[in-house]
Amino acid sequence: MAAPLEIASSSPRARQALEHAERLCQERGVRLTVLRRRVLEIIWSHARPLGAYAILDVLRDDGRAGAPPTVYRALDFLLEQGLIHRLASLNVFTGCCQPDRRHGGQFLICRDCGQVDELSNTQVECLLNDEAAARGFEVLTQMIEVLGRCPNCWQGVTHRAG
Amino acid sequence: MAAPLEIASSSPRARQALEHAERLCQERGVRLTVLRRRVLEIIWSHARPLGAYAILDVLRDDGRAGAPPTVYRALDFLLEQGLIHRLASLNVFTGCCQPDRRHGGQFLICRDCGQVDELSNTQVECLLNDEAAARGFEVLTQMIEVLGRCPNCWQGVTHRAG
DNA sequence: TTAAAGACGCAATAGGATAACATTTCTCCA
DNA sequence: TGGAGAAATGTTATCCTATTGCGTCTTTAA
Repeated sequence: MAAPLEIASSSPRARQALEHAERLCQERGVRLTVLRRRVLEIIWSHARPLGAYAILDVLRDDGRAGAPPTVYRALDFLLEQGLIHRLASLNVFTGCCQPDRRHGGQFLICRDCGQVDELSNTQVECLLNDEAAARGFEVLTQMIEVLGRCPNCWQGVTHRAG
Repeated sequence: MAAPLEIASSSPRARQALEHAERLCQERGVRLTVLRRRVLEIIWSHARPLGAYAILDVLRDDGRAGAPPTVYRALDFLLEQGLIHRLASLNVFTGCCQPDRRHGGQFLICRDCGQVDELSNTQVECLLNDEAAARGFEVLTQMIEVLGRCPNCWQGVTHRAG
């Protein structure tokens, strides 16, 4: 399979996300270490969400020693800080667009090209909270993953996931 | 960890689900073989969703030879027929309460005891479909998993997942 | 300066899922 | 009825994902 498309890490959205993360971590008094920052950068620098082992490969290309725990610990930190989301249906990780606001993710995931679009529909969130409340269920996180085909792909422009 | 609580396979809900499945498969002209039926029975006979390897263990207890593909193929069939759902966040499988109606699942999952409650909120379904449509995204399946604590567990009655 | 906490390196292993090919069972039609 | 093709299952090996446990290094704060 082809290597995932790498976007320049200095792309506006990646740079902006990293600056935002720096700021948030400082405010919160937690440490965005070199490793953690690099993992976040790798995630933001790719067009599609990456799996842990794909991230590990990039780290190794960097010349850094690495075993799975290296990546998973960094990912755990980023997840805790709400800087990334995990897409359970694909076992991949993607940057969070609103790390300020604590929220489970709502995603449109293209089955064909792997591209992901993050939603933030508060109405859906509220409806689910209401349903849960009605059953006496205490909500911790919501995970919404809508699998389908993005406009590019169902219009016949095929560029299959790498 | 303790073995998952096995409910008698002749419990009303299990028996009913199996009968329903028989009927549906007959209508659809697909074969609910002995193995497939048994896997479905195992799933319905347990209080909590099971992983593929837990199901495999039960099959082996039955005396049946078994390797992972045995289970996964049966699970694939049951998923295709909408007789079970897969909870991606936990890598487990649970019986579907409405196998007639094609639908992605909406679940309340208790973090502590593992119990699962299936919702079927069409308003949520529609809102997500609308969001997708507005972006030109073709929806195939929706997956909604709300993680939290069930009434029993947050009220202090602790019976941790096995 | 130094103890404690936090972060990382590293090896081993657990857990979940699939690939590839052989064998058996079922279905249906000549 | 018997035999070919399709469907389902058995079997082995392997891949991908994730965690445990322990040792070392770095940072932080008293």
